[in-house]
Amino acid sequence: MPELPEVETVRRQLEPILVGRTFERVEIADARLVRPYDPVEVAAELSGERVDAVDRRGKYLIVRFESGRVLLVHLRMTGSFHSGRRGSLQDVSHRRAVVTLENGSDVAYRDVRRFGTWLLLEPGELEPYLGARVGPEPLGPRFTTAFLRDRLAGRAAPLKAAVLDQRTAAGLGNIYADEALWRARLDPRSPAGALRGDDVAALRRAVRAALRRGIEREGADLGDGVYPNGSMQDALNAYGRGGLPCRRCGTPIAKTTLGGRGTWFCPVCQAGPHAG
DNA sequence: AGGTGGACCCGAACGC
DNA sequence: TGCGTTCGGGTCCACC
Repeated sequence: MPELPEVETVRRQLEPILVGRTFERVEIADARLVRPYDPVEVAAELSGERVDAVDRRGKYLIVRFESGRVLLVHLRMTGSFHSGRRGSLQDVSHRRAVVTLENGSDVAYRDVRRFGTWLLLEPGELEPYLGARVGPEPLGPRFTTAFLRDRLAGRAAPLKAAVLDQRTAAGLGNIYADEALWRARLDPRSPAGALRGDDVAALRRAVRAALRRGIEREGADLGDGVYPNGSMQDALNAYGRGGLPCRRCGTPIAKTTLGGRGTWFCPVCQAGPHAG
C-alpha cells in the first residue's frame, strides 16, 4: 500500500527526527526483517551509526549514515514508523524493531504482515542494488516521454501491468497506477505497446499529476490508520470505487484483475489507446 | 526474453 | 454467535 506518495510522506516525517542523530542501540525483534542476516549482528552493526540524510528512491527509504553505509528500508504492505520519548512506545502492537537514539528518543518500526525489509548496505552497494530494481523517479527529469515510449514499445502485457514495473515508473503502485490511467483516459487492459505518441505523453503527465496529488494530500489512509494525516483516500477517482459513478462521465466504475492485482477503471471514458 | 502465477503474511471481510 | 474461508498487495522467483 505504501507507494511513492506514502513513502515520501514517511521520509519527510523521519528526516527531522533522524538527521544528525546517532543510533545508540537497536533491537530487532523479528528475524524476517533482516533475513538472511542475523538480527543480533545487524543490530550491533547499526549501533553507533550517525544519520547523514534520509532519502527515497521509488518505494525505498534510504537512511544514509556518515560512515557511508546505508540502511535501505522497504515498508512493503504494512510497515510504519513511530517515534516518541524513550520507553514510551512499549505497547505498540506488531512492533518489529526499535532504534534508541542518543537524544532520548525511540523510533519504533511496526509491521503487521511482516513483509517489510531492512537491508544494511556497505558503501558502494546502494547504486547497483537500486539500479537493478528501479527506473527513473517519475517526478524527476529522467522520466521523459521518450523513456516511457521505449519502455512500453512492443510490450504485449496489459498497460496496467507494464506501468507497475518499478523499472518503468519507480514508486508507482496499485492505487496510483489506477489513478494515473484514469487521468490519462487509457484502458488498463490494452496492450502496453499499442500506445501512440500522444497517449504516452498523456500517461507521463497523468503519472506525475497523480503522484503529486498524493504527496500533497500526505498519502492515502485506507482505514488502516497507518497514514493518519493522509487524505488521498477522499480524492481517488478509480481505485476502490467499483460500482460508484465515474467522476467524469457518471458510468459505474468497473473492476477487473490485471497483473494479478485488483484494477478499477471507467469502461466508457477510459477507452484509449486512441486510434487515428 | 517477455509474461504469468504462486509464495510470502496476517487481519479484515465475508459466508454459512 | 462463531467458525472457517477468501482476499489482497510488492517483490521475488520458478516456470512457460
